[in-house]
Formats: sequence, structure tokens, C-alpha cells
Amino acid sequence: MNQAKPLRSEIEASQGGEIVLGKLDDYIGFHLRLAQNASFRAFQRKTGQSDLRPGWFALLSLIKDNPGITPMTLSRASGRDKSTLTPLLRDMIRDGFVEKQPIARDRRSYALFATAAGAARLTDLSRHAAEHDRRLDQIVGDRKAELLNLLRRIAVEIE
Amino acid sequence: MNQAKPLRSEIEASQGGEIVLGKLDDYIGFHLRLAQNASFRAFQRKTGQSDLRPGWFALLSLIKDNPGITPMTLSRASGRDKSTLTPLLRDMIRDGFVEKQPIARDRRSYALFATAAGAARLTDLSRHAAEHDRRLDQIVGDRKAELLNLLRRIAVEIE
DNA sequence: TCAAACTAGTTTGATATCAAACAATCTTTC
DNA sequence: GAAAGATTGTTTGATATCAAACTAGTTTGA
Repeated sequence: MNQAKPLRSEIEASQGGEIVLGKLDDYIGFHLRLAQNASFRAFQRKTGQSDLRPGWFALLSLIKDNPGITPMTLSRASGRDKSTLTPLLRDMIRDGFVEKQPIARDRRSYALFATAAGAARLTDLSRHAAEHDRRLDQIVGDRKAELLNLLRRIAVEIE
Repeated sequence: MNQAKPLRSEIEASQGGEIVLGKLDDYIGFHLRLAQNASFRAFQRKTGQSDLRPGWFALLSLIKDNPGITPMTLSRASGRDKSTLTPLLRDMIRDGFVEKQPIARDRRSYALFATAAGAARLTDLSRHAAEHDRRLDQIVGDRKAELLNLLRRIAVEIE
């Protein structure tokens, strides 16, 4: 349908601010990406000045709250591929925010711990992250619980 | 708080499936990323076999529904930086799915149109995309309208 | 009118990300 | 207890993405 040559009026409309989303407007995946992208960029702008890499906050937080966690478990908890974590962990260890210890019963892996410097840095980052998320809280208002539930279900149930 | 050395029980717990999300569990941004990432990966797996690049679907759909749209407008509509679009558009034009035409009144820019091949490809992609989004629809059930509203508001209002 | 400010698109550089292939180690199965 | 299979972490290769710097063209305003 609508295979005909576009009308002049349609073309004119496309130049202005009147964008037709079409079927896209009904796609959860599309809006999910738009929202996440906008949120991620805003967070990055806020923390970028504070010499923080955006991926660090979630990882450091998880390591602090789960002392001895392994890279593989961390990968699942943070929703990122294990190979993505390799260079991030290397840098966090190099910079003294995280330490690794061998695991006796599995020599392939290692246990991760936040150092005192890591905990301090996390506190610092938490200020920015909390500020950012407070903005998100404002936007969603009293429907936050429901939103979180839906997002959790999407993350878990999609395969 | 909880600055003390981690208990052995905590360490053990971190190895298993019991992950403590801590403050993260209350962060919209965190769950947004998790959900988007999972959804994106699932979509990619579904369409990857069909020789489709995931970024193409939204762009092609927008070009088809907005004949004559410029890269800049497309950038805003798709939520991606203009420089991200450059190589994507180049490839879509090279492969004959999209055509560009000069704009008389602004020689810096150009107008984009979907070709017949592009429309055909879009139809093909739509099948996969619709299938994927039907899965998302199942997960969110009757709260879809509300979810879309929240996601739209986040994308627009965060700055 | 024409210089200054702005805007559109491209190029370049830096991250982030996944997936596949690999090596080392564990676990299972016979 | 040894071979086969599974799991963990790393390396490598391919995209996607943004931001900043750049070029070319347009708009503004003095």
C-alpha cells in the first residue's frame, strides 16, 4: 500500500518537524532504544566530566555488594558479555579500585573485591548516578514500580 | 556503612546465583539498560540470519514513511547522532535501498527516498521485527500503552 | 552588502559492545 | 581414572555509537 509516488505535500512535511513514525510508533523495541539511548547519553554527560566511565558504576557497585564475585557472575548480573568485562576489569584493577584473588577450587576464575579506593570512588560516582536517576524518577512519577517490573520482566523473559 | 571486612558467608553467596543488586535495584537507568540490551540482542539474533543490520530497520522505515527526509531530521527522529548515520546511509544507498536527491534550496543537504528494492526489503524486515515486538507485547500485556508513554516521556524530557 | 554566526553533513578518534575462536581447567560419564 | 564434554576467561574481529573538529553552505544583523 501507498506504493504511489509521494505527494509533494508529504515531501514538504518531511522537511519540517512533523515526522511520521508510522508502525514504529507502536514498537516497544523502538521506544526502548530511544529512551535508553537518551538516558545513557545524559548520564554520560553528567559523569563524563567527573572522569568516570559510564560502564564502571554498575560494575563497581556490584563488586562492592557482592564481594568475591567472579567475572562470569558479574557478566550475568550486569547483562554484558563476559568478553566486554575483560578490559574494564583490567583497567579497574590497574587503577587500584578492584583487587582479584585466586579461587582455590577453580583455577580458571578469580574473585573480585572493591578496594578502599574503589569504595571511595563508588561513593563519589553514586552522587552523580543518584542525581541522574532522581531526574528519571521525576519523569515517571508514581508509576516507577510498574515500570521497573516491566523492564525486569523484559530483561528476564526475552530470549 | 558496611565498611567491615566481608563475611565468609557473603563471599560464598556471591559465587552462586544469589546476586545482591543493592542500590542498583532501585535505579531506572540500570533496568532500562538491561531491558534494552536484552531486547536488542534478541532482535539481532533473529534478524542477523536474515542478512539485516539491526540499525537498518528503523532508518528504512522512517525514510519510507517520510519521503524526502534529510539526514539531520532522520538523526533526530531515530535518536542517533548525525555522524552515526553517515556510514549507514552510505551503505543503504550503495546497496540500492535508498536514493538521495539534491535539495534546491539547501545545497548542503539532500533528500532521501526508499527505492522499490528498499520497500521490498522493509517488508521482509518488518516480518522479523513484528515477530520480535509481538514477543515484547506478550511480556508487557495490557500495560503496553503506559509503558510506551513512560518511555516516550523519558526520551523527550531527559536532557 | 558582507562579515559573523549558525547549520548540515563528513571525517576522525575513542569507547562499548557482541560473537566466535581459543586455551586452560572442571565435571561427567563410562 | 581417562576421555568427552562443559565452563571460564582472554583474544580477535566486526559494528555501533558519540563527540569534536572540519568543510561547505545558509542566515542574520550591523
